[in-house]
Amino acid sequence: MKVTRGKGAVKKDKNEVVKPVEDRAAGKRKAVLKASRSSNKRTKNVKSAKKDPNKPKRPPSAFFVFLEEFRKVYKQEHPNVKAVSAVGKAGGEKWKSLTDAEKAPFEAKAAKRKLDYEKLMTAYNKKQY
DNA sequence: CCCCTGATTGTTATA
DNA sequence: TATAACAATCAGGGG
Repeated sequence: MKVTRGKGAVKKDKNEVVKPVEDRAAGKRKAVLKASRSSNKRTKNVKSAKKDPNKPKRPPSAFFVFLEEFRKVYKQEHPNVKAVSAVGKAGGEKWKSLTDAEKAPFEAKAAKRKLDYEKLMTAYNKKQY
């Protein structure tokens, strides 16, 4: 049933009932039961290590930075593809095909993101005190 | 209506 | 050091 949120931000009349995926998709993901995933192959049930309340989101890896662009291109060539896994596989394959020089710009961006993350970490650290 | 899962790799963090 | 969890995306299925 494709909920209204479908593409990203189908702003509802009132307020963004369906907040941008960023809030819920990524935000809750970590916040919400990690135990769920324990059922799966990855993620074992780790009761220890309580999650932090304001833990800043981790910066995207070089691969993710590459994926961001790759997804756009992929969708253009494969508008019919509605599987995220398809892009993931294709992206992963392509990623390995890239050379260090080609990955360099992506890594550079990832590195920059990391710097920003460290800044957030400082604020987080201060808050946690 | 809201949340989870799938698939990729990388990076970060914790034990 | 090693393991675990999560980062984005999109659509669909489950509750």
